[in-house]
Amino acid sequence: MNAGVLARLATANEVKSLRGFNRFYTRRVVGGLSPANCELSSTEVRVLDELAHRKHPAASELARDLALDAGYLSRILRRFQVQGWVERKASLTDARQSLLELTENGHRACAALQQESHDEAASLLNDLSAPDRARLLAAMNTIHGLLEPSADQNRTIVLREPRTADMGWVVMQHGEIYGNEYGFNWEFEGLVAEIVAGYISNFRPAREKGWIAEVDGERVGCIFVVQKSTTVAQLRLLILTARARGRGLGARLVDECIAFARAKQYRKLVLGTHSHLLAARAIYLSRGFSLTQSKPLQGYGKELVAETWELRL
Amino acid sequence: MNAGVLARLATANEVKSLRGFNRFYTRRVVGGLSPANCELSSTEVRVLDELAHRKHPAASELARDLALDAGYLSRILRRFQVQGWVERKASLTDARQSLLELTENGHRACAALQQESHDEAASLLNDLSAPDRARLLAAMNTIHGLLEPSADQNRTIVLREPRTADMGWVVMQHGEIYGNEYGFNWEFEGLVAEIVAGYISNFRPAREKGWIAEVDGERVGCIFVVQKSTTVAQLRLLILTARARGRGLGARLVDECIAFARAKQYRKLVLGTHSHLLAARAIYLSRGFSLTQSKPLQGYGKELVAETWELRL
DNA sequence: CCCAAAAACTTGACTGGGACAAATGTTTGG
DNA sequence: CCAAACATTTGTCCCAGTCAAGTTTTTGGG
Repeated sequence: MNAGVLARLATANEVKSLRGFNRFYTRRVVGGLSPANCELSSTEVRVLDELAHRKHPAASELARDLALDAGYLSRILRRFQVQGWVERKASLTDARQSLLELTENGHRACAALQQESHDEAASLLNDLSAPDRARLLAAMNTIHGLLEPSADQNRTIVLREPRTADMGWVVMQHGEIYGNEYGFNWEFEGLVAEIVAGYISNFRPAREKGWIAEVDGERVGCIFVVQKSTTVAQLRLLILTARARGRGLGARLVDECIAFARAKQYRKLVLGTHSHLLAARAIYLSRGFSLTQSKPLQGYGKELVAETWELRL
Repeated sequence: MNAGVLARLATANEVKSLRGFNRFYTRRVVGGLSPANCELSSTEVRVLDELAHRKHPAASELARDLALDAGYLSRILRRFQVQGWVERKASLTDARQSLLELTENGHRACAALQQESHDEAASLLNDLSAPDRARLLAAMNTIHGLLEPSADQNRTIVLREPRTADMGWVVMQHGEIYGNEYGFNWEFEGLVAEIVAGYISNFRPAREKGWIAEVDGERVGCIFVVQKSTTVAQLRLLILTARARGRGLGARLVDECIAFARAKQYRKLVLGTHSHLLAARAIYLSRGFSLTQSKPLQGYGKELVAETWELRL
């Protein structure tokens, strides 16, 4: 066991926490939320749900997608049919299969179930205050994003203006990301705090703007434009969390800034960065920025090359 | 429906997110983690677990605590006995019941199961980088804390020195808490950012110190002492998240500061606060601070009374 | 001290979810 | 045109878990 391995593998404590959460969540939420349902087994509910969401599925299709035994499914469908929830029509293309469809009644039954579990979820949420709900959902969102990164791709990223607590988040993320990924020490975080403080105390709404990028309420990135002089705007504090990368969000944020700077009649947009921030560099280049200055800099516990880029608008 | 109700009740979107997470989590983690086990049903595992963790339980005790049917449990225990996992001794005080105990073999079987599910959890975690693991566990922790506040009471709060990203968190929390609870606007957050920036750029390790309070990796509070003059120390940035309140953490943090200030030979510890921060006020009073100044202040979108308190050391 | 009620356990009978395999009719690819 | 694959149904079985009845022992009045 060397230090590298230790850093990479989960510690016993981490595993314990995960298992503890699992136990808790299974008991409290999964257990407490689902089985109140009546009459139907969870599998039957899944089948009903699937029927409601498809056009004219064949039984084989359902069996495959829900990973059910064909015989078992057959019996479930029969029961639904007897109950008047489902109808079958002979398939024109394949005499072996029949096409399934929910009846009016079936849809009603399904909607009632939906409503029920909806209400249960709502009652759980309603025990919390609005900010706590936001924290809860953001946390769930984080977990989902971490454990199933692919699901993230489909979620839409929303841009909005900064509000309370966002500026602190900006500082925190800079500390976290530059600390983890580039080994910057906390002086860098102090610098960001200073920039943020200046931004707030000096804010000129007509000439400056910031954007926070969110996925389902979790912050995943930000960018700011500030006035450097009447004709020159500066782009600052562009950062993306790991979760949001590779989706063109960086470019989208930069484009927002460029559009804003143009709309406000700035002549030039400048920015400072470091030579090793390659992803950012690529964006600036692609947007027509050019490197105007580049000088070595000792700071934040690292040796760097500070760069200045600019774009004529 | 008025605005008050709207603010209080969960929105349809919130409910949808919760249900989406539930579905995901059940499928991915609960479903993916447990059933790999062999031979034993989940109830049998629970029983085995319980047997491993108790001294000499009677069957009735287990049945009650695990909410099992007595007959069902009886059969499970019989199977375990046949398998050589469990032994029964006649109870001396009650001839109806016998006392159960895992054999050497039973303990081995139980440990093997533990190991198995431990490994599964670990393999899930090992797909993530160390910081991502920390985010995952912090998020789980948040969820657990929100949904089961009582469980929090038993968790130990750890104090540690600030590190990367903590100072940003301090800014964010101040923005969030003062914004939500007292309606301060974001200028207040700017002020905090400035204080933080000053703290970092000016930090004197021998004379100043900060503490971050954590519960299982989630930050729940902080406090800082800075040097005001050679003989006067100042206490700053005390804050506690809702989760950590009512457990004496505020007092504990203040005590740390007092002890530190004394150890460093300061003569006086001063602090600034606002008159409506009642909980903090109570702590200062109980620690012997006295109010030395109090003046109305217009700021952060509210009218306040700024107070100065001090303690001779 | 006695007896009825209750507790601790066991056993038998049953249900409902679900797996598996055989049977039947249909389609498809060579 | 035929063998293999497929869609669906049906018979059979298993297992987790429930319920109720039975045995033995304890307990708490009268």
